[in-house]
Amino acid sequence: MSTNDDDPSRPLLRKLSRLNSLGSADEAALRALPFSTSSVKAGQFLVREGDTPDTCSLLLTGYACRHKETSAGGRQIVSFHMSGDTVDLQHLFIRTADHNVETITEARIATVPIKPLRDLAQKRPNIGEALWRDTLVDASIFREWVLNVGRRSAKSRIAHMLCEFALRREAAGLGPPERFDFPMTQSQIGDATGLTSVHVNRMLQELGDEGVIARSKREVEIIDWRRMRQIADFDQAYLHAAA
Amino acid sequence: MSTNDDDPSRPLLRKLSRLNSLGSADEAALRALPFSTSSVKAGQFLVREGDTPDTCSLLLTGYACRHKETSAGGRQIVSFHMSGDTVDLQHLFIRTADHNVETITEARIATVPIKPLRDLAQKRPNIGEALWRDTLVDASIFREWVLNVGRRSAKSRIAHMLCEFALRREAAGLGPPERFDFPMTQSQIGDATGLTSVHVNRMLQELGDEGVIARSKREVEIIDWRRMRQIADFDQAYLHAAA
DNA sequence: CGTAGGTTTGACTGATCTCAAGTTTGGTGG
DNA sequence: CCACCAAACTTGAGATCAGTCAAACCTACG
Repeated sequence: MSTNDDDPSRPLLRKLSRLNSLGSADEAALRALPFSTSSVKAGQFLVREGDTPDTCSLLLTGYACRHKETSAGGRQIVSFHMSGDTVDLQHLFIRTADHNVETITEARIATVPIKPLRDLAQKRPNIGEALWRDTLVDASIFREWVLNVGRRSAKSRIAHMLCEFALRREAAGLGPPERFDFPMTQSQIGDATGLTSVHVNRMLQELGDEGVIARSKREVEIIDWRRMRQIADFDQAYLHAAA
Repeated sequence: MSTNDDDPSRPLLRKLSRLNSLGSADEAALRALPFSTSSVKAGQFLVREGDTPDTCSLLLTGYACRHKETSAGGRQIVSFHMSGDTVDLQHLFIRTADHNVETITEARIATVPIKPLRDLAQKRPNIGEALWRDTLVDASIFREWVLNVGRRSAKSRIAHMLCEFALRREAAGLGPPERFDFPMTQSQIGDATGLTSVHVNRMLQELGDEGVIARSKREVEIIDWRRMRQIADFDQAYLHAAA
């Protein structure tokens, strides 16, 4: 299935190497995992709440998010994902999905059955540690999001989200943080920040009017990083150098 | 240090057994960990943001919370903890603390150096799996909190928090969920739900007026679980039977 | 070109915050 | 046992940030 230029192990190695130092035997073992790659369109669910997946997915290209809903239909995005991210690693040890995973853009993903991945994590402690640490960094990001949504103003929340996205993109090797393609709709930004799309629109305009960012179509430029960080109340420590 | 009736391994075994099935060798290994127990007053910090702890703490009795702050001083509690909870297990693999851990009541805690705990997690896969799963359930709770704070009404948020607290208390063996000692101040409830203490007060009164809960001093009774769940939009699936 | 999804704008509403003043509670020392 | 104090809780009035509803405008794409 996998062609040369979409070797699933490349982005995975890139990511895990940032989380723990791996030996060449570790790398070989990762490359030997039985990945199968596939393309998915934007808006496809990779996992649905209540599923009991027996594979884990790795995002090769494109963007995805995880989200859950209130019974009243309120939708909350709890994280964004990009190249190299293991989008549902928790299913290694948790049977039932407690949230959805959905692509935001079209994407290529690699899936691995849980069993060999689990075995690998056990047999090769360096890999196990990297994977565990990956889930811990995830958790740290969730904590920051609780703070973001709970205690920051609308403008600050949106700015914070943009800062995180920019830095994680850079760390994933997708380009500089000053200017980038921004795949989300304003309604998705709202779902991530606990706001309505209408208010997101107004806040983005204010950030533009203040000369902090510039937008064109689906592109964002961060013009003034200093003020951006300040408005966002952004301190990247919570990313634990995973970005 | 440890006397018989505050053997640190008891609540830990209780907790980990719910997360994975452990053999007697696993249990023995856990009991052999070099715990040291101590008492701490209410309001003490066990970990501060920026610390690089070399021990992990286990809560034996009492209550604690984890919280972080915006630079404007807004405080957000990101989780509550009780007997049996490993309050900072992420430091097994993450060097720098990204949030504070603080006692809410006086408490007894057991601490273990990271090194032997890490070794144990590796040498005894059942234990490693239980610990990893513990951090994954933590992460699931954070996700639910993002949803709670991001998309539910004030009353619903508070009700949700009470439901979670009641069930986790029960699972920890601290008594029935219908009526319990509630250790938090209204200001702490506000910090956990992203509200002000004034508004928390008004919402608690409404819940009381509607006959859903009753309060006396530091005690809460949940009179009508059905309506409570409904108001809270509460579905315990996200606790993954760890409660 | 027609259509659907996304963005923008305006007018109005309302949930929650702010500020400020009481009141109650629980603990402490005399 | 009482007097006092600080912390927690309660109440009210007014302000505000963000939501709602509704319409118009863009833009990508079949």
